[in-house]
Amino acid sequence: MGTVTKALSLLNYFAPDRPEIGLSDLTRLSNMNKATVYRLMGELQAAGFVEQGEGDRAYRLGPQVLHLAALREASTPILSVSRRILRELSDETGETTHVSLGHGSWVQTLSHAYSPRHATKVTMEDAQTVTYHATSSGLAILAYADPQFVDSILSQPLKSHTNLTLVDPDLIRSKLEQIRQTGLADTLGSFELEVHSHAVPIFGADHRAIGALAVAAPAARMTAAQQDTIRAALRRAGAALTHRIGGRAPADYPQSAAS
Amino acid sequence: MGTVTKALSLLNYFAPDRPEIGLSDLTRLSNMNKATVYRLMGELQAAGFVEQGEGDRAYRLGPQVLHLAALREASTPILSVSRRILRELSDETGETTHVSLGHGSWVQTLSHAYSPRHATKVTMEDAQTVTYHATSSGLAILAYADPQFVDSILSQPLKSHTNLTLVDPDLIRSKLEQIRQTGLADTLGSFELEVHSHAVPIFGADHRAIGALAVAAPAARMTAAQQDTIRAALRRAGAALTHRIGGRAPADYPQSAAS
DNA sequence: AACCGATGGTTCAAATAATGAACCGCACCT
DNA sequence: AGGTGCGGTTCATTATTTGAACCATCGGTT
Repeated sequence: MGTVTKALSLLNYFAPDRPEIGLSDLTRLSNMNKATVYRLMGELQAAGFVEQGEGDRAYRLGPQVLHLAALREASTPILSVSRRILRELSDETGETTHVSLGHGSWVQTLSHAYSPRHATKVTMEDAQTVTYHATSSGLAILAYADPQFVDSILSQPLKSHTNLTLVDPDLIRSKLEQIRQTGLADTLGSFELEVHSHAVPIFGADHRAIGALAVAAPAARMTAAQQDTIRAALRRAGAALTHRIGGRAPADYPQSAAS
Repeated sequence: MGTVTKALSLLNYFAPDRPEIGLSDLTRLSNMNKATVYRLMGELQAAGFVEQGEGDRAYRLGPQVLHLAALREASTPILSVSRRILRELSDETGETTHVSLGHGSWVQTLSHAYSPRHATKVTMEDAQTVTYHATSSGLAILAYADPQFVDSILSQPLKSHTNLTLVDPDLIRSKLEQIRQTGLADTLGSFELEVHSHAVPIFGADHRAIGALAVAAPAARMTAAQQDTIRAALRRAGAALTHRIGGRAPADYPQSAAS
């Protein structure tokens, strides 16, 4: 493990529920030597990736990450494009929507939108890190990922988030096959109970799935008619997002519902 | 210079007009050994900070920067808050507006908004890296920065972007003093000719200026009345932004126009 | 006021990782 | 065919990273 990788891995301990981390905490979390963490964080700080609070000297993510994100958005806009698409999709379906990107062995949610239509809704936080196997977004990505990548994900221990989570690799593989039939993934309560989630993959310029667009609704509201609405809207929105970011679906991707 | 710093410095060669860089180009730009660049970029790629294009294998910024930005936004929202404020400020003034953050010896623009009111307007790109001494945003930040930081900026060679750019440190220091009188900076043609730019500093929780909010207008349109409008709107918007991000202006910051 | 257990920060010999000149195969030009 | 530039690789040399132990300081407890 190179020094750079080690330093950058420290950034992964930041999370929505842990936005600030002190030196000692970070040392424990990372199982590194305190002096090492101190020096690495010093370098990350000098580069603007983290900054230190005045009072407790805890580290938090720095302004450089905003700059780099703005820079990436300037050449390959995903966030700005998806914001509008999420908004429309939420309005159309009346439910909570979100986009995620696959990154290593995790799926990271980037942005979300709510609908004001219903008082009860699925609530979300941006920048959540979730699993592939338990989420509709993750499964949608896996269904169109390299077989060897799927192998690497499914060969790790799979966490059972709820008692409905699929954790048997064979069952998951057959689920992926089903998803490829329709081009659309859905999970019922496999990440959070009472949540019925639908997702379509988002493709990059190289025809590979880079992320997913999803609609999450309370299971109680999910009638057959509502599912049809969501599926149709999601297909359209997914195609639009893939297109707007300069991506292209693979040739075998179903254009509409498989019969 | 540590290995981590070296690796992270490679990211600084990405710019709006250079979103993709090949290995050889990056080697030349950075004056490092090709093998070193190759290995460092490999580590950055494994961490998701950069990704490689399929065809020419050129590097571009990766999805991890979006994740980290979303993460920072979740705890300290600046982008999302400033977007609304920029929108309103553009509508109110009829001109182009933008926010920037000071970072090291440079000022980086994060986001901007246009007004549809006039056919001619100042155009901008996000994620531009500009100088402190030639921009109203940079001067607004400097006016409320640590004296020793000001020294470090003004002791470097100062580029003359136009023949109106202030490059004499003493002149700049007296300009900073003027800015502190009113709490508002303005430059006329010092970064780009024919552009009249106004800016107010944005403060963090520690009372230090972390960035600036600015209005840029064609000089031809800048009447005294229009300046009054802009100054008043900018003051209000700056105070709102500082407040919304949990920041606080220093005690001596002028609340309204100095008499 | 002495103690305790934290915290952030520092040291320096030993261990390890980074470095760079040269090289390879390849594609695209003349 | 020969030249040029590209991404990628090798390996002995070199310089950096590492980590156990240490220090100063803070806040709570006895």
